[in-house]
Amino acid sequence: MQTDSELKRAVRISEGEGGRQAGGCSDCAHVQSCLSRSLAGTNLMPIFESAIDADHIIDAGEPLVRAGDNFDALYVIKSGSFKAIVGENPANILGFYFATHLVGLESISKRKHSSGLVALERSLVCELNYQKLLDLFRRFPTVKVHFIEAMSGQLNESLTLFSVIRAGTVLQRVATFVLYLAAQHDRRKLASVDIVLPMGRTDISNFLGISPESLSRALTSLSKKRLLQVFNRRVTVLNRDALAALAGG
Amino acid sequence: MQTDSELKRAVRISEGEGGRQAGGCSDCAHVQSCLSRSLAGTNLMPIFESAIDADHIIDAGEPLVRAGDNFDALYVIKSGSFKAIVGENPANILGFYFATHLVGLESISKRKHSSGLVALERSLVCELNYQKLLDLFRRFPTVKVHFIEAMSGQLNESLTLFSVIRAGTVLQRVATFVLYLAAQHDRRKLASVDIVLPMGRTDISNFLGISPESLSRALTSLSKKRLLQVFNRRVTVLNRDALAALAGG
DNA sequence: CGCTAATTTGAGTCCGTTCAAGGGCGGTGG
DNA sequence: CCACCGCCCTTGAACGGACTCAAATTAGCG
Repeated sequence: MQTDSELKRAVRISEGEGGRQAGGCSDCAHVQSCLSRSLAGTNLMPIFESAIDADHIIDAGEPLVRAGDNFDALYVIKSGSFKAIVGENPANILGFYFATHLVGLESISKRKHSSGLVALERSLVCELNYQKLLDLFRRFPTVKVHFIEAMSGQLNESLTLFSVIRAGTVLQRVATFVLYLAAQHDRRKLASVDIVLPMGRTDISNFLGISPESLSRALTSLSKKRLLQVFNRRVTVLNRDALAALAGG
Repeated sequence: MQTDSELKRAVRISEGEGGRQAGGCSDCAHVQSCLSRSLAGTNLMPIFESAIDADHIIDAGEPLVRAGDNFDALYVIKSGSFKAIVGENPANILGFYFATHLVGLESISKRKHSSGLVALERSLVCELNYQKLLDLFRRFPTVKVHFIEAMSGQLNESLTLFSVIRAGTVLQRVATFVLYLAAQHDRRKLASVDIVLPMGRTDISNFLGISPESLSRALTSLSKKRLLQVFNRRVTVLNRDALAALAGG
């Protein structure tokens, strides 16, 4: 899911910073989709930046947060991707998060992280202290609105995925997942036909609640039906409408 | 799920009002768990009440909102219960909501209701205009914090249910559902041993992504194992720990 | 280039669904 | 008050899809 340009940017930004640095919103590739988007280009941006504690570089396989950690910050993914795991066994995957996503929202109410977040690839995140963020909401109502809409969007997305994955057949679940990834690409204004999966088959099958064998068979089945093309972790969508029809029915 | 006292209160409040009336927070049984809880008893309460447009009485089987409706208000369930359905076929149930729940959160970002809400029994809800609510957030930061925590809690709850229901066996799903209902009773400080289901078997099985026959068999199976007792829509939890062990493993 | 882990493929079994029929409860009308 | 009727829930039997177990192939990496 990580594009070359995003990766290049992440590496450039992180050069010689040793995994921790001050965040620079004006430089960020995602100002236009971030909570701060209504402040972009104005002289108010430095105030927003005061809520950002630091940027963090997380290597593939490393945790951003562990289940049970105290909650005190949210994170915006600047580049890369993460998987959310419940408990300590890596077998229960709750979801995946990509660039521009705001993560940690489900942990606000309990003041503890209910799930862990593990980087699927070398990733760059921007840390938003929750208390500072609440202060910002008072100063900038539009930021607060963006935040609420981000939460609402995630809730809606969870429920949408849930409705299919809960009851659908293996083929429906896999089709839904591919469409979900394509939608993520759309949201980032990237080509949504060619998708490079940042996660392994096991992660996907765990997320979908099916066995890795079933996932493998489903992918070859969809290939034979010319709905998509699979080469290792590269997925090419050949017939998006047919996939949608399959997922929806 | 509706207790006698809640029902009595709802009826008393709604007497002779023809299904629509001004909301009175000071009178409400749920002030202590509502968004307004930090304002309770103060002279600021009337300002909060200004965000409340009206109370609505919804008869069993009637919709509170339909999928596709424009979003402009959230609702607090004062008494009764609702099911959320996706699309127009009643076969896809996203979730259930009970007294004290705040509903409609997933529809904020799209300005349209992505799912319909149908009353499972005669219910009373309190309408919160979203724009007025946003104004209130500016005046009362604590109300805003409560709101954010409510959203976070729902997101967390969705993900928790999702993790089990997606991949678990029929027995695990049913055990999880019973525990979920018990937890709802706990949250409302009610006895969590005796549960009266406001919804039919079909609704439950749709929500859990299993067939009604499987649900029926699972319930008799759990009865035989002495984990619970079922009589029509009345469920008595006999061994909560064993249910939790079954759901978790 | 060899190792290890991940993915794919195959065969058999099991769980849950589907199809079909039998009860039980509540509502309605006589 | 009781009988009837319709709907929902339960129970049973057979089918089918997904899982499990096992092995081969491949990819990733030092």
